[in-house]
Amino acid sequence: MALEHAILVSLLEKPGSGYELARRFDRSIGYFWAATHQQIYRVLKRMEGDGLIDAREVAQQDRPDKREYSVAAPGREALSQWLHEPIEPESVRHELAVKIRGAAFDDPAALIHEVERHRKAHADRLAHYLAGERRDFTGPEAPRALDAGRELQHVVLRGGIAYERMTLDWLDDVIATLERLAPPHAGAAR
Amino acid sequence: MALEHAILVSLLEKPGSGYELARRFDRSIGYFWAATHQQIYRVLKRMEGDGLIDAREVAQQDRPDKREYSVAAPGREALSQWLHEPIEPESVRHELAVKIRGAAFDDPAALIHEVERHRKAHADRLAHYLAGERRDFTGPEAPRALDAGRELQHVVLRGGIAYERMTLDWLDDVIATLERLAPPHAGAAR
DNA sequence: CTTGTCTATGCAACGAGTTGCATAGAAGGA
DNA sequence: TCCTTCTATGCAACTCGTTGCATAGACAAG
Repeated sequence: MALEHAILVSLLEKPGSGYELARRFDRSIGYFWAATHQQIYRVLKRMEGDGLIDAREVAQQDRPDKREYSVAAPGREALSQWLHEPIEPESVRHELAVKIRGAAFDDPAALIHEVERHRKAHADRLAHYLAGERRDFTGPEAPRALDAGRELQHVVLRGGIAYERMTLDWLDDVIATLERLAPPHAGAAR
Repeated sequence: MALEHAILVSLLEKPGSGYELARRFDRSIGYFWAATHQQIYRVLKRMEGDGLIDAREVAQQDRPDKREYSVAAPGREALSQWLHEPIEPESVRHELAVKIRGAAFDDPAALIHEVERHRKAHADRLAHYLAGERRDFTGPEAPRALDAGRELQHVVLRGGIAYERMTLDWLDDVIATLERLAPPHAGAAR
């Protein structure tokens, strides 16, 4: 039930509606825990029923009303408890890796375009992270004082940056390997 | 349905029973696509029903009989088709990152032990990968000839190694950040 | 002699996650 | 005027994945 905890963290950082949470999950916290609006609305309902969060109807002009959620005391308690529980180190799920191994039983060259497409997606994400870092953490208005929330957001973002850089290097290695196995000018390897 | 495809790849590399596949998913291919025996048995049933794989009862002495599966022609076809379809670049799911951001609303120092535990798990996995690489890809009996299956398994393993190295570096950064936020000797940051 | 581990397979129930669809008002462009 | 986009919420159906439990023979340790 990590989505529940991700929502608690996000609502502690700033209260918001289901829709707003879905937007945040498309950026920021969602880089490390993706979720669709369906999931979010469903879980918000359950969490409100369990008393973890409070809802407040907010009338708006020029747009539909919204339900703004904020963390209640039991929600803070639940998060704190979760933080003190150990979790299992993640097992990665890398569909592309399965494809690469599968390419041995098909045409390796046919995968090159697909890998290049992934490379581009990761390059874009890296550029996006770096822009966010410049904007939020190294700008002139970046406070010098030790702010736990900021520091922790920054270290998580550094993790995202390191991940994308590593992935780009690896995908270059993959492309080089695929090209070696299926040289464009010579015949295929026996 | 990537599990289906991971199973096809694994069975093409070597036919085997559900139990044997579950073992392989605990190592090798499972490093990039984890699965429990329950999932595997269920999907094998479905795939046999769909004609993607063939089953063969194998009597054994001193242990229970097993059903050995191998890939049928339609299975090869299905894999090939999947390889030619584009897939979405993965979105990572990193529960630890959620915890780290959550630590801003709790005691950051309390997370240090948890992060160190994860660091150790990743260090172990890296050592395991490196041992596998030495054994299978750089030993004296490693063939020099260009073998697509070997090369592709190796490049995927290199990806795993790069991932673990990156993760170790990042976790060191996380630990340093947490310690900075909660120095063991001085008072807590305001 | 009992307990635990390994091979081998499976059911049942539940929870998590995805996909398609629906509603509804306002704004902006073709 | 119509079409699309944005905000905002939700239902229904489905697939995927996890957890607990069960069976069953062989073997090893205590």
